[in-house]
Amino acid sequence: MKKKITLKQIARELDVSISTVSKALRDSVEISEDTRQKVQAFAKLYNYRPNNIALSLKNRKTKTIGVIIPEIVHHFFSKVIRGIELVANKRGYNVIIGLSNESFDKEVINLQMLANGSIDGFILSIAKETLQQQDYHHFKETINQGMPIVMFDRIVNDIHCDKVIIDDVKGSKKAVSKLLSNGCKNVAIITTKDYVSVGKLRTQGYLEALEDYRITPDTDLILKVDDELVSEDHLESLEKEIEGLFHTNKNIDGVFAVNELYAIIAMKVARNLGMKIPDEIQFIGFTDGVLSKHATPSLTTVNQHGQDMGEKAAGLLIDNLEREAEEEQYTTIVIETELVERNSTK
Amino acid sequence: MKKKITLKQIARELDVSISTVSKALRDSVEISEDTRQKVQAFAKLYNYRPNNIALSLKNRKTKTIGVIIPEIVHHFFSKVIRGIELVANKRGYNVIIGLSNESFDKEVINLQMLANGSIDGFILSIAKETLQQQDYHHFKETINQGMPIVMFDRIVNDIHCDKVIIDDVKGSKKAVSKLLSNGCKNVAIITTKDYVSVGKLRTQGYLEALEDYRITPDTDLILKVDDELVSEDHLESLEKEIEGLFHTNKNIDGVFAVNELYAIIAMKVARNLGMKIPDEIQFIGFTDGVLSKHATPSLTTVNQHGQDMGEKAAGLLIDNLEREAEEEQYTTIVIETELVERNSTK
DNA sequence: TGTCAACACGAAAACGTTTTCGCTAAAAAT
DNA sequence: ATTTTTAGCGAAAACGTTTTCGTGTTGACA
Repeated sequence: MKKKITLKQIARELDVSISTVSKALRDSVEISEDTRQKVQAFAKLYNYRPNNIALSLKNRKTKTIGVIIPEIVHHFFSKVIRGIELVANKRGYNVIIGLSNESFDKEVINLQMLANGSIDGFILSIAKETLQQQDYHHFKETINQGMPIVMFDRIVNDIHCDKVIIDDVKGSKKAVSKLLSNGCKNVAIITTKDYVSVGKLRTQGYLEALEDYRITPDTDLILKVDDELVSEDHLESLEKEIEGLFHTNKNIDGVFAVNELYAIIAMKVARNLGMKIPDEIQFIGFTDGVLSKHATPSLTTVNQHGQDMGEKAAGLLIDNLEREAEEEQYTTIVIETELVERNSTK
Repeated sequence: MKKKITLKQIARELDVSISTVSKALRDSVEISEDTRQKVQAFAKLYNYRPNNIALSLKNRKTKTIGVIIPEIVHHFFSKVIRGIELVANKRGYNVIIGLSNESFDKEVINLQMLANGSIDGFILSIAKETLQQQDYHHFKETINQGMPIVMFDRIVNDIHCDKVIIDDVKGSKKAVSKLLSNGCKNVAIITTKDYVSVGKLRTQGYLEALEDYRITPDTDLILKVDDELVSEDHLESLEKEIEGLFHTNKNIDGVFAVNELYAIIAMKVARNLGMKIPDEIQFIGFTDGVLSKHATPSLTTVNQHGQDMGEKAAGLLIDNLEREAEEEQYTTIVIETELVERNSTK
């Protein structure tokens, strides 16, 4: 086992100084053709590679970006990561990930662990618990220390940083309008409690679409699911809730759900109740994932372009990192959503 | 914007030496109660945190583990990552990820990028292209340089390192036996080309199960799918192939697929052909993911316990990193698979 | 008064780089 | 023959830590 070789060792071996070795390897004109070749040959032989940590320390940048997401076993988030990784690597950066597991504490810890020099900047999406507690001091502090942050998807407005979001209102409006223009008269929405920013916005889009069609919203048709229900195996209670929705509102002929899973489960409940999809009832879900594509019937969805979001976020961050001037000009990129029509709608 | 503060700055500000500050912060007995309090108060005020990079350089370890996986938008791999992240964080390590995208070159590049001091050890699953080319010199070199590697799932036997695998043969044998004991007489398998190690092993398990039941394997019932087919939207041709399988073998009453997607698609084709699941034909897929759980009918699967694999892998690696002695004793952990029975089998 | 611990602190090395500056010797210019 | 230039190389600082090894000052004790 030959340990990694260092400049010092090469220098000693070749009986020159460390500086000479360093310069020779970087093809400096200061070094004679002779020694340059000698050093380079030796370095290649021993497979020399400069130590990244030493470089990071010297240059005071790590060429690494930290990503903190609430959950990784999740189609959307893993797509975002893929996007981030893609452009990060292309531009010579590594990606280090932290999972908050939707917990405030873990988010704070992750932020602190990485902010101590390990990375050059953050890309993150806020944990639910954090959104609920509305405590954002850790983000502010991090930014204050000169560490740039790019937020995506789950953001909060009063934090000053770059952001990549989709137009949730517009996206869900598009979806609900589709249902309405397809002839649905009684469209229900399955959404989350309001503290989840995207849930709230998507509910708003639902309401706006109804307004466009001059339909008075019926609160009975708005099902706000408590998120605890979805954690692991409480899915049955979610089913029960949706069943209740269908029972008390026999006339529902369209359902818009703020995520894929809610939509799939709703479809399942409807099917079990003997409703024909899409003839008697139509479904659209937010977020396009594997489930939608391979469900039966396949689910019409609002595609968030997760990978694109990741790419854009990484682009913003790296641009910021490599910008000379210190203009504190923050951008918010809005990614267009796209309605992916499948067989759950007419 | 107050930049991160260093020991040197604290020292200058308090008019003591750097060493004093360092010791004071670490509660050294060398330092008087007075100065200790003074320094600690100042440090807290300015929110001092030791620079990780400097520590890494000094200690010659980064407390970071590198993970290289072929793909992240993938239920199994993201579960593994979650497991890795879980125990890594618990034991004070960070996780940095690289995606090979199933490409040999990207795998090599990732390995090299991270091996230069950025991390203390690797956890990885081999890219398909690498398996195909059977070129493993980059792994060997990395290990040779003293960088430990733990391989999981897609491994190769003649590399000397820790491994975490499942017993693919046993797992698929279990699945196929289930089909046979459920009364299936003609069980088909949908598998991959042989260079994918797990595909090969799962095929072997299939054959062994048949043998146990004294059934002569029928090559017509073995469909080896070329992986190119599955990349993105070539799914239709996969459907066609499966359709062909059913057409030329009208008597198929059981299907075992080496992954979730193949199984789901096969079910879809069968349903379109008017077969009743599970009455006329039963299905089992390898790898338990979201699709299986929420498909209709829900799919019986062989659960690989991805998160568990990740946890075990991280445990192995960190144990190795923190072990004093240099005993080159490599372990292979075999994770038990579990048959998750759902509605696609009787 | 002189010796010795105990106490409190600082200097410096080390981790592995890159880079600035200086130095020496030879070559060129005067 | 003397000065200037230039080529080729090395010393040292810097990045931010931790830690070992001094070193000076005190107080106690003989």
